[in-house]
Parts: sequence; structure tokens; C-alpha cells
Amino acid sequence: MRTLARVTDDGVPAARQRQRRPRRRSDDAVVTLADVAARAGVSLATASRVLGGSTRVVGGALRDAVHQAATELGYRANLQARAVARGTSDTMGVVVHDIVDPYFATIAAGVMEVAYAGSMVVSLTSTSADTGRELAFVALMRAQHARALVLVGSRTDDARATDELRAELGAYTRAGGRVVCVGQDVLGVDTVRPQNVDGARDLARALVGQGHRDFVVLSGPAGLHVARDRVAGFRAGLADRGIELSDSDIIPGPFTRDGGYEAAGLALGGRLARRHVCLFAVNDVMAVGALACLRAAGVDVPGQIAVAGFDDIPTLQDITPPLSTVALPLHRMGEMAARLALRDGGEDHPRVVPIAGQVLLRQSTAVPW
Amino acid sequence: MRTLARVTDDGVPAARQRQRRPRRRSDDAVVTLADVAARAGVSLATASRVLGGSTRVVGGALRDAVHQAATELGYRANLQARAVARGTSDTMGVVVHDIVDPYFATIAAGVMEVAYAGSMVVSLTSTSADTGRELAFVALMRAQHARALVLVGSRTDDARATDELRAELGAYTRAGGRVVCVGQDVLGVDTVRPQNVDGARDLARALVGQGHRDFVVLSGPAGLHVARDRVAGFRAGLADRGIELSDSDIIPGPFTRDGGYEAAGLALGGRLARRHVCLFAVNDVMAVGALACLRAAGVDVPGQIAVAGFDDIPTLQDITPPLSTVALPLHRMGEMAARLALRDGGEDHPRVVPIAGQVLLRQSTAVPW
DNA sequence: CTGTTAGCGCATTCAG
DNA sequence: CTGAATGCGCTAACAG
Repeated sequence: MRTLARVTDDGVPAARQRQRRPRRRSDDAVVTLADVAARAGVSLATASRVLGGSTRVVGGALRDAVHQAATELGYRANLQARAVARGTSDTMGVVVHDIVDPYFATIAAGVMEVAYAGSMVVSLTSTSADTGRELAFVALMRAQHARALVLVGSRTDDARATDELRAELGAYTRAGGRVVCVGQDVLGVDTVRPQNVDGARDLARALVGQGHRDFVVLSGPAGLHVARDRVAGFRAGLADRGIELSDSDIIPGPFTRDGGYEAAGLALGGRLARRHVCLFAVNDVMAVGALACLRAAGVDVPGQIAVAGFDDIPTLQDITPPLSTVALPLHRMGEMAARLALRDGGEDHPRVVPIAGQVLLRQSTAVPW
Repeated sequence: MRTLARVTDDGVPAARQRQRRPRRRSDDAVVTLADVAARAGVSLATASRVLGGSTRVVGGALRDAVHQAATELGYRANLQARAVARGTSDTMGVVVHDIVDPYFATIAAGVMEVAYAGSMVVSLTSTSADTGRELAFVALMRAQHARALVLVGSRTDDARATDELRAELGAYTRAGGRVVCVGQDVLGVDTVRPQNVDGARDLARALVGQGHRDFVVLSGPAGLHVARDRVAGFRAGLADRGIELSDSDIIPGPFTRDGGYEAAGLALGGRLARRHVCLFAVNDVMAVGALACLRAAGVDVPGQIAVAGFDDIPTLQDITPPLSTVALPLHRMGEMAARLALRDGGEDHPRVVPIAGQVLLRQSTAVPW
């Protein structure tokens, strides 16, 4: 029972010790181009030209023969081999923090849609917001010679991680890969950037316009740029209306539904206890958690406490009360990112596509007090 | 302007006409094994042995030299080339109907978790339940020489599509690939099979036990096996208690949130109009849509109409009223499927892992009438 | 242990 | 337009 776990030091992803995995594809039930060529009575080259989608220089008759042989044999090109020979593959990598989170799922769906339309294969990874896994996946995509890479999710304050990522991305782009980020413009790559500051500021003003005066903010994780930007924007918006947000009214926590639940619980023990306060969770997922907490605590929303979020995730349409939020075109953002990633880019410098958020005032912040 | 669209007949995915895409990786900023070997002053073979994770036959000193050279050069193995040489890749394909649907997202997350743990790359596709796209993706995975494939989602009644899929899967497994399905056992491959009939039957009995006597079923799409199984089970469960479910009380519709919304709307115009009826939507996503519809119509749940679903998707914890359902261990199902896919399988025939559902009675079916 | 030499399956020059 | 030959980057026998 010794040497239970054997770890390689080969960096990421750790090259696993090959065990009884068959070295070679079991039997040769795999049809190869040569087989097709033989059956069609043509040379390997012509078969390749016909089946490889080469700029047509095909010969009418032979062309058909090859096609027929291919279908008869159930031939399917070995994409790996093709990629090696061609030097490029049709893979697009996608990184999200959490695929179960509707925010990321929706953006990912948008990315995939245009990827498929461009007949690309999508490799997806869900990193749990772990910068190490993100880095590892980028390295993996470089190794896979993926043609493009879309990084979805907020950047962090971790300077070291960011530097490492930047370096890895550099190597990747230098090798010909295209990178697009959905989030903040700090990686030196094309970016689809939600206007978090402006959106939060608009929201704050709108809430004040509704009659709110007291606020508590569930700010998410300290190191996340989105979180910081939205808090800053919100604070600025309040300041515009002469309201000051004190640090003690900002409650950090994980960027998840449960994080929102817990943070709301903490808030209930403090400022929120006196009711008639508006709670702003910096993303909808947390806001939904907060709503659940308030419901469990028997607090009426918006009767006693108002709640607002950010993102307008699809889930919101089934939450009660309807949540006020700042809507982001998530699916479209994904599409745009993918399109950017597929477009050649050329020599023009990193483009930033700003995405404006739209304030949506719904029942959760209707002020009855 | 002629030949606007040129379609290849090469089967799926259509080999796209290469246009101005650079034939070869732009410059040679890509470090190759040969470069590393050269810099380390060793042969290609040794470099490969060190970096390729070969069964250690390395030489102490050279080993370090190679590692150093690799890191200095920022070397990253070309996985495509490796796959070609090895005859096997570390890719795992995953097919889901809709990645935004929490049911699929949760299962996919489970699959990915064990895939990553096994340091595999995951290629994901969201097919919108289109059998054609599913087939295309399987073909693609065969072309990619993916090592394993996980098909998540109900099978359909479309015999032709099923046959084609079976054929393609046959070619894939014959080439050495492993396939696992999460759904029904009709493909002749290993299957993680939720006990849909039993679960629905248990639910029906439980609901009758709660005092319900009148039922309407939102049955989803006609051709989907899950839908049919759950309806059948539900009907059987009612029959066990001497209650008959007439066909006119079964309302079909899309397997989505909006589908549930609309179907519920139809039901409201019919049987449901007289209230005091229990509505069973064959999956939670539809049930959530139905709840929204009832809410919009001013119907109290469960005060006037009761609602039950199936799956216990995570979203449910934030829905009001809490929805009665049949819980399936979605994440774990994904993990199991992936593990099955990675395990060698050997010669033993397709295994079926039955997954029992657990009835969860919550507020949405509490009978106050 | 280490280096030499063949391939892997395909694309693509270069002749014919 | 077609075929023969070379190479892509790497692994895996095979010899030293």
C-alpha cells in the first residue's frame, strides 16, 4: 500500500502515469485516409484533397469515387493528425468560474452558439474561480493548439496569478492563438467589458429616486474586480445624491447563492435589524440567496427590506418578489466574445467592447414604507 | 456573386472551406521538443521520455537538464502530435441538451469534476435536444479520437435518429472509444439510468396520500422517453390508489420553463379552472414555469392548485412556494457517468446503474382544501 | 540508461 | 489535374 499517490512535477496538467492503458488503439477498426485512397483507387494526395476540403482542384470522376469509398468505409478524418499537419486546430477553449451559475451558463451558451456556427469544437472548463486552474487550462489550450480562447469571469487582485496568466497568455498568443476576455480589461487582450461602475451608479441613483435612503451592500469577495467596481459605482451613485455609504455597511462574502444567504444573515444582525433599508447584492446570485435568507427570517420584501441585484440572470423571472437589478445582455456578450475570438484581429491593438447595463426597477425595491 | 454558399457533402461537421486562415502557425514562436532536446544537449528520445511522463527510465542529471531547458523555453507539448503518435487522446466529450438548464448544468458539472481529476480535457456541446447535432458531435468526437463520451439526456422515439446514433456510436466504440449514457438504456452502452417510472409512481402515491384526488399532468414532448416514463409511472401510481388519469388531463409541451408556463396556461382554461387540482409537471423546469403562470393568473399555490415536479434541481431552493418533487442526485449521476466512461469496461456487457429518486413533499402540494 | 530510427495520419510541396 | 515524396511534433520500438 505504499506510494499511494504519485505526483509528477511536470507542471500542469500533470502528465499522468500511463498504466495499463493500451498504447495503441486496440485493433485497427479505424479507417484511415490510406484505406479510402486504396479503395477508391487513387493516391493519398487526391483523397486528401477531396476529403480535406482543399481548395477545389479535384477531378470530377475521382472525386465521386473518393466520396463513395469514404462513406462506404465510414471514414472520419483524424482531426489530431490533421491539426498536426496543418498546424492549426478548430478548437475553442472556454473558461468559466462555475458552469452551474446561470450567469456563466448563459454567457457560455452564447459563446458556444457562434463557435458551433463556425464549426469549432468547444473545450470548456469550470474553474471554481480558482486562478490556478484557470492558468492550467490556458496552458492546456496552448498544448492543444486551440485556435481561440475565451476567458469568462472577473479578474482578481492577485497580482502574481495575474502575471502568470498574462505570461501564459502571451506564450499562447505568440503561438498564434487568439484570446478574448469577458470581464475587466487587465490582461492586455480583447475584452468584452460590462460597465459595472456605471451600471451600479445608475442603479444607486434610481433607488434613491425610488425613495430609498439607507443602504447595505453585500459586496462579494474582496479581491474580485467586478465586486469592487460595482461597490464603487454604487457608492458614487449614492454620493451623487448626497448619501454616504459607510464601510461598516459593506458586507463581503462569497460570490454565490449561499454566500448571499449568509451575508444577508450577518446583515440582519446589524444594520438591517432596524428594517426599512435597501440591500444591494453585487450580483443576482447573491441577491437570490439574500432573498431566501430574509424569507426564512420572516422578513417581508419589499415591505420591510428592499433588495436589488445585478446581472439579470434568467432565473430571476421565477423569483418572488421580482428582483430589481441591472440587466446585462449575457447571451449576447458570449456571442460577441466568441466572434471577437474568431475574427483575425490582425495587428490592431486589443479592442474593448463596453457593455452597458440597464437598470430594471421591479417589485423587490418598491418602497411601501 | 455566384456560388454564394458552398456546401460540402463530407458529412458532419462540414469541412469548412479554409479561406485566408494562415496555413501554418504564423511564426515559429512555438517551442518544439527538438528545441528542448537541443538546448539540453540530449536526444529527442530522452527529452520525450522525461517530458512525456514515460515510465521512468530517466537519467538523474539529464532529467534535470531537460526539465530546465523546458521551463526556460516555456515548452508545452503539442497534444495533437502526442495523440497521433500515441493513438489516444485525453479528451472526453460531453453532450447535453441545454447547458443553461440547471438539470444538465449540474450533471455536466459532475462529469467535469471527475474528468478534471483524471486530467482529461472536456469537450462539451449543447444540442438543444436536436438529434442531428448530437449525432454530429459524436462523429466529431470520433474524429477527435476522444477517449470517452458521455451522452446526457433522454432518448427519443425517433427510430431513425436512434439507429443512426447507434451506428455512429458503434463505429466510435469499435475504434476504442468508451460511451456512457445518462438516461435510458436503449443505445447498447453503459447507462446511468434514473428510475423515472418508479419515482413518478412513488410521487403519485405520496400525493394521493396527502389527500389529492384530481390530477393534471404536464407531460412534456411526446417523443421523449423520460417524459413518457414519468407519465406512465405517475399514472400507475394513481391506479394503485384507484384513481384513473384520463388522457384529456395530460397536456404535452416543450421540456422547458416556457413550455411549462404555456402548458399550465392551457390547463387553466380546462380542467384546472375548477381548482383544487394537483398539477404534476414531469420535470422541475416545467413546474417552475407552471408556477410562474399560476402566479401571473393570480392562482394561489397550493391554496387553490397544487404543483409537483421531478428532478430537484438546485434552483428549487429559491422558488416559492417550495416545490414538491422527486429528488435525483444530479451531480453524483454526472460523476458516476464519467467514472464509468473512464473505467476500462473490458469485455463485460453494458452496465446499467439504476438511480432511485426520492419523493420530497414540500409546501407546493400541502393540501389546504 | 541513452541515442537512432521508424512510424502515427494527414496535408502539401514538387514533379509529371 | 494527379501522384510521389517530404514533413508536422511526438512516441516507441530497436539497438548501443
